[in-house]
Amino acid sequence: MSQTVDRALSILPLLAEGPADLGQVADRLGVHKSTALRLLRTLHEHGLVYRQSDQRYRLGARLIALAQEAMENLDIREIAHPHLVRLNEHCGHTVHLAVYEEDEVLYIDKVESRYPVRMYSRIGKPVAITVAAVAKLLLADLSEQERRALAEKLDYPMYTARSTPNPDAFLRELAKVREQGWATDLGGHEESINCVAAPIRGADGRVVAAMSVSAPNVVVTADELLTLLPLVRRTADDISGEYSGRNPAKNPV
Amino acid sequence: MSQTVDRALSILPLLAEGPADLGQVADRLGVHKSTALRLLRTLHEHGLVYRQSDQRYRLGARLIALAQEAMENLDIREIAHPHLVRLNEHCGHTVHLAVYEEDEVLYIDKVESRYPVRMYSRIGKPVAITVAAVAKLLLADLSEQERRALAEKLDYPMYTARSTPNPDAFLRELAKVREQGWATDLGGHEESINCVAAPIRGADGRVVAAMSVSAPNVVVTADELLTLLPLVRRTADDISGEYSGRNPAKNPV
DNA sequence: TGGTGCGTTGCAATACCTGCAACACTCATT
DNA sequence: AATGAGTGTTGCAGGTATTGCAACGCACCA
Repeated sequence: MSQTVDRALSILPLLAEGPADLGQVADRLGVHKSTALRLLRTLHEHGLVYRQSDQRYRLGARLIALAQEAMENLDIREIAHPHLVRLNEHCGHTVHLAVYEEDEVLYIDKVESRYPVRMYSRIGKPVAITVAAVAKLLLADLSEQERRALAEKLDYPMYTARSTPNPDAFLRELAKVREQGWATDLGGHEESINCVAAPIRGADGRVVAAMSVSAPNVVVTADELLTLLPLVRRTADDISGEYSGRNPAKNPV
Repeated sequence: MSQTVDRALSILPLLAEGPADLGQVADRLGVHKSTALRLLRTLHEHGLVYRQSDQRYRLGARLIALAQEAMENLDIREIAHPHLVRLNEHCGHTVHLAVYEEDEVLYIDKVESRYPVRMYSRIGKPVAITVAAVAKLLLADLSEQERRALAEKLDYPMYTARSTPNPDAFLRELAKVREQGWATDLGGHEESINCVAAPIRGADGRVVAAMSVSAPNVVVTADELLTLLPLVRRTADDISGEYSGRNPAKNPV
């Protein structure tokens, strides 16, 4: 691990919180201003940070472009997208696609609800890993050691009274999800929002992604949402089949 | 500029082209394998690169999350979004929002067309800077020296017969756009797609962003699209007003 | 069994990074 | 107008952190 690079990269999450000037960056890195300046200059040359008119630094445009390319390289996304759209056209609710990577679960695709009430979420945003239905599916597929290790490491914020409270409860939930092959989040993240989710598997049976349908109570009750479960699972299986090369696409574009 | 950081950051665009193994990265950087390994490890620790199961490296999830936060910090996007949605609801076509930064113009928001025929574009993707209507508006606002310098620096790919062919033509087009306060792209990027665009200005009158409406010939002719110009300009002006704090939001969420 | 192609590790040499101190500049304040 | 505080910036000497090498471990294949 390279100290210089390590410091430089530490600047990025720092700037993600908002613009900062040279002094602030230097302080938070714990280095001299001149050192911070040179690191920032290097980041600037690569377009990862931008210097706005008030001289402060913020994250740059190339970072966004890079992330864009990163997502285009995720072929699961390309394959799944039309299926997600079709599911949304059928049920009208918000549809998400998520993957697991290095202790994080994040949304990589989303089709917005066609109801006026929408839920907040953004592609690229890490999800609430201890409560989200897609997170449960992705983590349930890890080995038991990995699950235990991760469960201990996590925080368990009580978003609502029904949030997963601690590692034990989380591990039990993962075991259940692993068993049944699907997952729900019934008001564990936001009081009035429910989700049902199903796993997408690669050729070797490992879970490579998970998809979910989310809707607020004011639109459908949890019970009504659960009636969609068979459809969600079928859609996930279709994507699995196409991803692992078993089935060709039904509606090639 | 720090050599170590410079090398490390050079890995990112390289991996954006697709996954690569250690040897490939070392070769393209022109350094020893062990050096490349240590740089990759540092990038890995920060989540910017991910090591997939076949040991090859690709861009990591945190990069996507960072870019997400970068976009959320762009307040022009937050302000403009509801206006873009409303414009889309009215006319049904694809609506884009773009900004200029360091010789690049890129889309930072998009509302999809409600017609079945959609155009390809992605948030975060740099736009075809010599032909896109939004690019013309953003560049037209630069000082004359900046415009000349940039015009010389650019490439002028002939996407179609109507693409801007050279610096002189581009500078003339920018002068015209600067004069009239709006811009078009009539088949300059893709033969059958037309756009009309209008500038969004900050309190000091400088152009901070540009928005456009795009539609393929098969849906509306160029002339029909131009009838939307007043509406597009009005929307852009509304956003300008709100951004510069002159008008409060009309429909606060 | 031996060979090839990977990724990985310890080490010595030195290139590169660091922090310092002085400078340039803007902006308030007097 | 002059002073001062707060920025960001530059050159430099010292020494740390980075580099490339060479050797090793390992998987795969012949």
